[in-house]
Amino acid sequence: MSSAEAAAPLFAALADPTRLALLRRLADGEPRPIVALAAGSALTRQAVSKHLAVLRGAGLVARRPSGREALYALRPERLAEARAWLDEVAAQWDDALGRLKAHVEEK
Amino acid sequence: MSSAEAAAPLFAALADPTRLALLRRLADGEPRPIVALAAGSALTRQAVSKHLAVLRGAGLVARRPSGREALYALRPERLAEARAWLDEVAAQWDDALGRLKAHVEEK
DNA sequence: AAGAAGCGCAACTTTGGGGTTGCATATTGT
DNA sequence: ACAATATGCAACCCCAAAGTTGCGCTTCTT
Repeated sequence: MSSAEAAAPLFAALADPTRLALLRRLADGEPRPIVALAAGSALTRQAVSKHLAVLRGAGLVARRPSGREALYALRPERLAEARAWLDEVAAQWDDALGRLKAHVEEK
Repeated sequence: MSSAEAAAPLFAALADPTRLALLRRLADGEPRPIVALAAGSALTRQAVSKHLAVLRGAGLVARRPSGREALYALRPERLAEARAWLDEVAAQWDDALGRLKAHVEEK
């Protein structure tokens, strides 16, 4: 659960501005084909396709073929996992602060 | 805020298991010198040093020289920024779901 | 039936990340 | 004063990630 080995690939998928922009656009709930997503970007359709493949590999996006096009949609569950990791570290930090404070007052 | 351009470097710093492990160990609030942090890892001291430099570049860690050693400490503020980006996308997603539901019931 | 639209796959180039080794420097301890 | 400790800096590999181009296949459209 939220081990470093499990969380790192997730953050790696988020480590690109193009991919973050794609997730942002998909956050409105509407599945979109690649051409529609590539329209906003300055990149090639192929480049966008590759980025979507990366996001799909990380489980952040789902792909549903529909006729001749492929619709991509956001999968927010994985976003929650990334948040969980950050929360864990933050919680450990807060605990440490709490213990320190208690220890100081105890003296 | 939380533009893709601003958040991506932050996630990039989190995209490595070694670095995540370092953050985990520093989350107990105790600043540590490099040797202490390299002790747990299978890597060279240099490799750990480079990772700490990356974390420092992303603002996730603070460096305080103390005599001949350099103490590294966690800076949880930046963790919160990463969380904020994820929260934004999640919130937009929830809003979209809410609107969809409202629209359906309205019919 | 034929052209256009939308994708995927594969090959190729370039750039940057992760890691190591080697050396130079400053501090600590005896 | 000297040896050991703790770093930083720089040069150097290796490989994967990002992007492009080219080709071929399937599915609409007229």
